[in-house]
Amino acid sequence: MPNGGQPTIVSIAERAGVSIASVSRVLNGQGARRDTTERVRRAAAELGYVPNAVARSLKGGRTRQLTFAMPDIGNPVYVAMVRAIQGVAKAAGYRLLLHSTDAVAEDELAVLRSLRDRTSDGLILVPIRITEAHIDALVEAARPVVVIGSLPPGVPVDSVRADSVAGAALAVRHLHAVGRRRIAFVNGPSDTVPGHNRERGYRSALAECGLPHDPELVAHTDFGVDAGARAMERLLPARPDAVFCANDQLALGASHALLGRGLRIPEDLAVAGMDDSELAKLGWPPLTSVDLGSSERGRRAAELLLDRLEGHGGTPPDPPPAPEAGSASDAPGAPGAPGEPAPRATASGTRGVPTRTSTARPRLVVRASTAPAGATEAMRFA
Amino acid sequence: MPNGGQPTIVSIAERAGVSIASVSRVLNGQGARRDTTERVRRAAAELGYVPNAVARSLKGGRTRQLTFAMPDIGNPVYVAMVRAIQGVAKAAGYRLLLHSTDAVAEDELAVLRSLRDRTSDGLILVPIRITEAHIDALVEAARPVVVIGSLPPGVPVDSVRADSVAGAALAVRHLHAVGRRRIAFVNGPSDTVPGHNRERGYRSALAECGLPHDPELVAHTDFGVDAGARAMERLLPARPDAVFCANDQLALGASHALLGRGLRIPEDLAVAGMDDSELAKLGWPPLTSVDLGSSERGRRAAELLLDRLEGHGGTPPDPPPAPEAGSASDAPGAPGAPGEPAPRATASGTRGVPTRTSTARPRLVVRASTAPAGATEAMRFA
DNA sequence: GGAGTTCGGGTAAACGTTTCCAGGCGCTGG
DNA sequence: CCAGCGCCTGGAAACGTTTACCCGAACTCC
Repeated sequence: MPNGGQPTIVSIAERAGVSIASVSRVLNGQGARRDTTERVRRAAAELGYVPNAVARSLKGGRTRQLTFAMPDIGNPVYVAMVRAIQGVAKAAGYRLLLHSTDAVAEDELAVLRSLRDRTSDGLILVPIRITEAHIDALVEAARPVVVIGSLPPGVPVDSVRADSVAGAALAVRHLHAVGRRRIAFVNGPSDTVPGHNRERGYRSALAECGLPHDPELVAHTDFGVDAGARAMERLLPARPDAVFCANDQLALGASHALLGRGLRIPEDLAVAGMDDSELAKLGWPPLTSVDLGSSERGRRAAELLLDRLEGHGGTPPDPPPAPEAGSASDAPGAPGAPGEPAPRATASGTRGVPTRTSTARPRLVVRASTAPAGATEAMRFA
Repeated sequence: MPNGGQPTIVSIAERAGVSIASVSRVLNGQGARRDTTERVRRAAAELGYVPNAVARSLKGGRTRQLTFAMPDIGNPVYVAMVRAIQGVAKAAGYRLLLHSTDAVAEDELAVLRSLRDRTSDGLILVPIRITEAHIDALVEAARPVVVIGSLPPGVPVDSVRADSVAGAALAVRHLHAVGRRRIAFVNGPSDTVPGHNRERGYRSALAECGLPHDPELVAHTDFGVDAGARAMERLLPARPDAVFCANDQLALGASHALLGRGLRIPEDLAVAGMDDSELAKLGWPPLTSVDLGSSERGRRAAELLLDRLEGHGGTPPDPPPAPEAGSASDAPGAPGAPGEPAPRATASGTRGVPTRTSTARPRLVVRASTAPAGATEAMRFA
């Protein structure tokens, strides 16, 4: 025991009277004679042997660790992803390394570069924004990377994205369907891909419903509860009868602002959020929200990554159901011709396997905050 | 480049025309002649060299990784801890490995055992319950461990705990102070240490305020929003005028149940929660809650652990302010004689440094859900 | 000018595994 | 009975570092 007293393969070999090669073979389940196997097993058990994962990694070149890097662990959306990723990783025998980038682009690049230090076998990255530097770093990445978010076309990196254009449209159409006509929109920063796309979805759904686009009904702000409340205050003079918020935190902030002024939800204003995080259920009244599939995206990203790592990466992802016509993809580039289905896997790829892109389909979850006007009228006077 | 094409210390040595020892020395900032230093630096830069962390760990016996294991990443309390721990770890140059035990005791023991695989340098563990097996595993742990939670006295393991007895009492006294007399209590499982202690705090504060203890006003349930709602429903027939819940999720569930029945908060019933998680601010009305210092406990735990790891573990923790008289410690054992201050550091310890125990002091955060009866009456008829 | 000192750098061992290779032994088939 | 073939097994190399040790050269001091 020259080291910290922990038994090594050598201690076992000595105790069992065999060579270290035999110990390794037995412990890894390779063939050996009956009594050899038994002696090694017993010695290992008696000494309480546990293989040194570091040495194993050095030899094998794999650490069985994955890294998940996202902007902010405080956001329930990322918590949902962490949970999903951890589930997949654990089942596959991988550990999960967590990295919070605090939404700093430089930190994201550092994570990408640090893949060279061999600490983890692969990375799931949620970038806040994609710059040229990001693309370069992604292409140069020393290990497989899966991006959660939208990538410009042609970047040879697997990705999983949400169709937030369609998601936003879903919410707006729902508000229209329950009788709202002046639908306000509290968006996050418009210079991010999601911000841009949610606005696109909002406007296209307005048009589709035959509603005019009134700039007075739109506010841009940061993400965050207080930001949502302030934005709502600013929008009130424009007399909206509904508000759609780009995420649940904004929506809760907006709700607080409304309730604080004595307004009723949904009677006076309907409120809808986005992400369908834990918060949506917990708000009062419970929030209608668009589920962009955070868990599913996390799970899918982990699966894609593991697939690359395990090498049998040939199996193409089960193609998600084709999006309904008119719902554009989340990519910044122009979608293909309307009639033609969006390509689900591009040609170029790493290690021979084509790059895969998976899109989670948005789903509307209706709760009390957008109960139909008719129904609430009835309730109110019941 | 016999490996994955990544440069090693050998590639650099060849390119710079020096030995690998010199490369290592230069790169680790040890003395070398001017031109040697320069040649090595340049070669390393040109090749884009990044040291192999695994090899380094094998040699050095340290991975610069910490593990944080908690029951459920979905709980905002643990999210707060993750964030705090990640902050401390990152600043000290450590990576964070996340492990969700799903509140399975066997999984906790597995984590403890897996410390032998040398994957991480230390562990911060939030056990759901402490069994004999836990104590054995803790004592045998191959690496330093810090427990967040209450440990029986005498276990030579650093720990950080919340004074939930005092915290619960704080909430109950507050409800009494704002004029409530029939204070219900929705507790979590009573066979956990926190459940036990919160109940103790509740009862002692009732006694202190001269209120009778009515078993009809107490419900035990699981943690979770729905559980809180159901428990509240069950308690309503006992006609409480306030309810104190053992965490914010339960409190939100209770709020939902009340609001759903058309009751007003705080006019009809005041609601108070515990943990002061994100949820408290986000509820409607915003919840009064007792901050048990989740972030602080996380931070403190990380600091204690790093202190053990970095070896200069001599510095005793700044002794927390003595708890006010009457507030018992969180340990399951009987507290010392009332007059005598609880011991803040026990004698036995690992590696010569005495075991340290740090207790976070609870803090009441008052919000609208418990506005004083008088004030709300005034408001209501204003 | 020689001995002692200092400094810099090279060689090699070590961390704990896995795995390639070759040798030994027993068995089978001719 | 011998050749040949497998199966086991042990020795040794390799993964990429850090570091103990040693050697040579330059310098200092008497």
